[in-house]
Amino acid sequence: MSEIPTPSLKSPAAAFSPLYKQIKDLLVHSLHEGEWKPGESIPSELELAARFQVSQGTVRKAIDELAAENLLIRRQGKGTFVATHHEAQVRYRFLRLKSDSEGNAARAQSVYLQCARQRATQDVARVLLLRGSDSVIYIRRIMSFGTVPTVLDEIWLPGDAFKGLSIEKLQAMNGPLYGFFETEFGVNMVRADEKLKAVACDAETAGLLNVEQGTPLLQVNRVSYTYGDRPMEIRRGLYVTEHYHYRNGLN
Amino acid sequence: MSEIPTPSLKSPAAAFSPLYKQIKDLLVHSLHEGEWKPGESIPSELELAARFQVSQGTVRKAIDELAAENLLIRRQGKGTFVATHHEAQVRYRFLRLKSDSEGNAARAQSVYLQCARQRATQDVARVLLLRGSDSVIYIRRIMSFGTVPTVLDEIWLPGDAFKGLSIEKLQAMNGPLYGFFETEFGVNMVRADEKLKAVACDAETAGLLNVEQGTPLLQVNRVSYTYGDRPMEIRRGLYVTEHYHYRNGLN
DNA sequence: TAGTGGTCTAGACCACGTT
DNA sequence: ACGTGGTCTAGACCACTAG
Repeated sequence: MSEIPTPSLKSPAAAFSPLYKQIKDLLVHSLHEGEWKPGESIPSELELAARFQVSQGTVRKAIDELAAENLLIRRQGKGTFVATHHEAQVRYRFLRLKSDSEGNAARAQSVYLQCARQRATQDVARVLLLRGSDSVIYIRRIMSFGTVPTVLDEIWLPGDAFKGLSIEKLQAMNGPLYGFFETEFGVNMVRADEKLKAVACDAETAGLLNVEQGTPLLQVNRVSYTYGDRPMEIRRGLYVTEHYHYRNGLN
Repeated sequence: MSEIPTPSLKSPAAAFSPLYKQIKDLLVHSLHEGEWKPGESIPSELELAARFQVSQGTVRKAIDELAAENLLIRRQGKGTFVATHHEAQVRYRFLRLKSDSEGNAARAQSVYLQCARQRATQDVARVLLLRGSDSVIYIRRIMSFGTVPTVLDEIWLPGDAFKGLSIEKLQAMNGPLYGFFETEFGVNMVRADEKLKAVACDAETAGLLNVEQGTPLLQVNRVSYTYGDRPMEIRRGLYVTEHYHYRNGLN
């Protein structure tokens, strides 16, 4: 078998890449191209095995890893599906804020304050891999649980990938922002890195979140990535953690 | 094959447990019993396959999952080893605090303030699965990076499992606390859950961490577990996040 | 050279969901 | 009944480490 040869570059200490990794890369490429959209099913393991001229087991191992990374979701008896931010189970996948008491019964509700097109600052451009001349979209919003304002988010998006995004569309939308990005712009966030700090609430934020100036807030700086580790969003959140906490599992 | 029969209970909707899961449970049991100690190698896949009367592939799948959960570490050509908190790569595995600037060059140094035996409070007893009459060990310490005090930890341990722990031993020890727990008490922490909040520094803590009272601190409430999800530690940390942050990867 | 984990295959059968 | 993913097997060969 193995139509796909091990790496063509025969450099000394040639990088060895197992077949299933190559299959994995091909699958990620197809995902990024949009061959299968979020929520849809991908071809069956046997079909993919035939397409790539490998055994079912090899395809299986590739899919296993992609499922472990939450790019795909396996459903026994039904098929394998492209992960989406729309489904109930995984909505707000990246939001780790939980109520101290109950299991987060109160539904999140967002109010959008601002949506503007700007030149990328140096910091933003560097992280999003843009040039200084490129434009970014800047968004500001408040998330409330029940009626209590809890999170102030500032968001930066690369202008090219999110053409036509306006505050009207944001206000009309409901449900998770990442789901909206999927269906409206074909951008599926797959992974994110966060850096957390405790900071004091400044005067403007105090007004927006309805807390005293100086109140300790949890500052969450996030960079989100699509397929292939392409950075597509910067987000800075300020969380009021009086009745909520950020949960995290370590292993 | 399959000496180990599928579940003996034939209740309606009988719980189906695949062979490799059963093997996995047997391996975890052996780990908990201390058949193989942290840092040691476990038997080869073929040996285990012979022992359990299954194929190598089934053992492999069990080990794969345990490696993914960081209970075991695979090393090609050498063997499979019991994970330990001692090795350089994984030391301070559960400490997510990083320097804002460099890659955490400064070495962590701990000063132990207190180590006392107490009756378990109701909250502590509930989480550690103790009775109210059981004793717990309470520890307080300060961690510094370079010379800057950065973390104030309060720790509660079940008294039974940590008999003989004293402040002298803590002060004599260096390196990570979890490594010390391994070698001195045979308790290997494997997983932890954390809840984070931003809080204001109180007067006493201000003195200890050398910051102004009211400074925002990152409060990290952790519960750590050994093999088999047995809770073995409660830890409340207060982090000064002026020059450090808590990093987290989401997927 | 021998032993370990890592990859790949081919085929059988099971569990689940749909038709 | 059929098609999907899930489990299990047996065997071949590869890559890495060590003596």
